[in-house]
Amino acid sequence: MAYLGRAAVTIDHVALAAGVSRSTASRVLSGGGSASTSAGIRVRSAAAKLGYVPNPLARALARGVGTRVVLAVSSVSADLHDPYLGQVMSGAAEVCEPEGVGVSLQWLPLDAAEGPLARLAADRSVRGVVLINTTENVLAAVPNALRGRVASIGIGSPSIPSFDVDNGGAASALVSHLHVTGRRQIAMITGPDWLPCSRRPVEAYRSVMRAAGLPARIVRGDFSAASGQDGALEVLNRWPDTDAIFAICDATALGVLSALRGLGVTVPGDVAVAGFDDIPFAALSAPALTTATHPVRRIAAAAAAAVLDQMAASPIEYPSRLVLRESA
Amino acid sequence: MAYLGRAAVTIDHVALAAGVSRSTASRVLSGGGSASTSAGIRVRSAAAKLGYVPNPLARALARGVGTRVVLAVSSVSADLHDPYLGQVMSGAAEVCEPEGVGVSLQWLPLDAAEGPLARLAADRSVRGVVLINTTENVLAAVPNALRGRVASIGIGSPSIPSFDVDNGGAASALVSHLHVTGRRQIAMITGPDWLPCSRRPVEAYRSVMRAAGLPARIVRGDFSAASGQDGALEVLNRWPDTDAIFAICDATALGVLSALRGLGVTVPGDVAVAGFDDIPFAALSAPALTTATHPVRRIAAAAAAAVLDQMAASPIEYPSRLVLRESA
DNA sequence: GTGAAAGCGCTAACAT
DNA sequence: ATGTTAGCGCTTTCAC
Repeated sequence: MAYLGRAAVTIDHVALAAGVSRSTASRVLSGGGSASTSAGIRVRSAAAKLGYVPNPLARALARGVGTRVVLAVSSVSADLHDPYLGQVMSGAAEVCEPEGVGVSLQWLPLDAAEGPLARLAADRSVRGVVLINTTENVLAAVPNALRGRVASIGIGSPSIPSFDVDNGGAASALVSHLHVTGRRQIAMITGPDWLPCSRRPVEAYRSVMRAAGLPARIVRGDFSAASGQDGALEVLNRWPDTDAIFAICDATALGVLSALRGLGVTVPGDVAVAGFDDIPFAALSAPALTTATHPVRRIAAAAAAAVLDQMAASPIEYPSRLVLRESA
Repeated sequence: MAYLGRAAVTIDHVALAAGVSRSTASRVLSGGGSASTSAGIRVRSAAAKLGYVPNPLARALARGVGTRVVLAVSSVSADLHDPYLGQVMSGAAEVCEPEGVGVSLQWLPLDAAEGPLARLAADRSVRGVVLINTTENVLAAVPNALRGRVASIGIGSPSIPSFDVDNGGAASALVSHLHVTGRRQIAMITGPDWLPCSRRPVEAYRSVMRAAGLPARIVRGDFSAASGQDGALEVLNRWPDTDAIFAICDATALGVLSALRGLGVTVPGDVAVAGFDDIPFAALSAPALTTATHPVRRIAAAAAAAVLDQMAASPIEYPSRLVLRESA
């Protein structure tokens, strides 16, 4: 059942060739304990000559750690959202690769996350968990057995480090831009209200509008393009004088663009539109979408690294940059 | 160093509780060997009562197999192409999850794939490899040690099972559609010519054109939207009477749309445009893009399953379906 | 600093 | 059908 090919060279072969015991070879090769310089050299060169590749499985089993990082996704409108997920996965995979750690995907029902989380905690092949766009409830449901090896993309907690873009700042900048360029009746299409990460942009929008003495006009969406299409219709229906729409993400904004086009509303002439994320297609829409960057890959990589390194909890926010194009 | 929480329940605990030997418990729990019905029942109920979760690491180490499936990507224009990669990753991850197997990403330099492939073969944590959009060279460079646990998305070989969409058929259908709807000067923007998976659509295009007695007009691209923009310009420059452009993928087609818009060329009035993949944003462009489906997730899932199950080599093609929208 | 020995949790001959 | 015995390849006390 074992793989074909020449028998794998194990640490014992290296130890033998270097004329030391297996323990010493292990100490040298796995970083840790004390070893004399000469032993170090002999072991390392023997390893190199033999082409020794440590077996991450054996190592993990001996150390009592897992070999995969699980990305736990709270169920959201998957379709358009999964370009995002792809970024997250590849960012995490990149960081895990050098350690021989793989990445897995796990859906978490928001109402009943305990079960799946408990199962992950019990699964000894799980090195750690990255929570993606999660909720306070889910955060609270994280079992103790997972402590120290959980990170969150989005909101965090005193014991769970969080990694997120500064989406409050980004939203402020975007809405301010709309205001500064003369827009006054600015509506926003948000995400689902149970999703914490969609709350901060809303607060930012509200606060900018309040400061400007303007009314807030909010329509609920779900990050999908479809919700952008529906949302745009609803906005124009409820507030016909709207002259700008700020969407929670680019996918939604592209939906808005599409709906406005269908209505014969010109952008940015009649209505300005702004999104958030700067996805590749934002540059290709007609008109090209004004938005703000969202370094998803970097964020995911950091979160995965935190899990691998058992990082202590301290929230990290990544800056977002305005990208001015044609739509606003 | 081991994880916190109540000590893991191992197969020994189950065996003890069931009053059988560890081997019998193993036989029952891991599917294989013969066991009496009564023993089976006792073991299973003991396992259930104790909440036994097998440790995939220990299992893999004992069986001599790995715990992660590596997705080996030949370097391509990553940017726009990685929505595709995301689909592949999540499709593969889904299939691997139940076995406690993770997914990893690995870039393969096309000219020197031997090194990375050899390293993967030597890494005992690697369960198998899925080659993504690979070349004959890379296929030939697959080490024997990987035989039986490699699958390919794209071209295959007598010993490597392949999984792909019927992109020849899809291209035929698309080009035929253009022809049937009255287009005569049909150009195509292709992928890089070293990429086998971009060759079959080109052949299909050529053959339809030949059958119709029309000239082939081909411009090289690279799957990116940028190459669609450049390509459209080049096409119109070289053959001003072009009345249709078929792009190798939707990203490129969206680039074409964007360039034509800049030129003031109407779509589909002056020029019809068709893509391939049916990505989510294809429905949102102006005009909405005519294209054909590409079941990337299903293909990836099948390829990953083939690796897990050590499937024999036999090429599988997935059907594509025409999606008629506004652009053609 | 180094070696001997005991596992990590499981599977797989090999007997019985 | 079941138990016994070895490992899989590595880390890690524990003595020396």
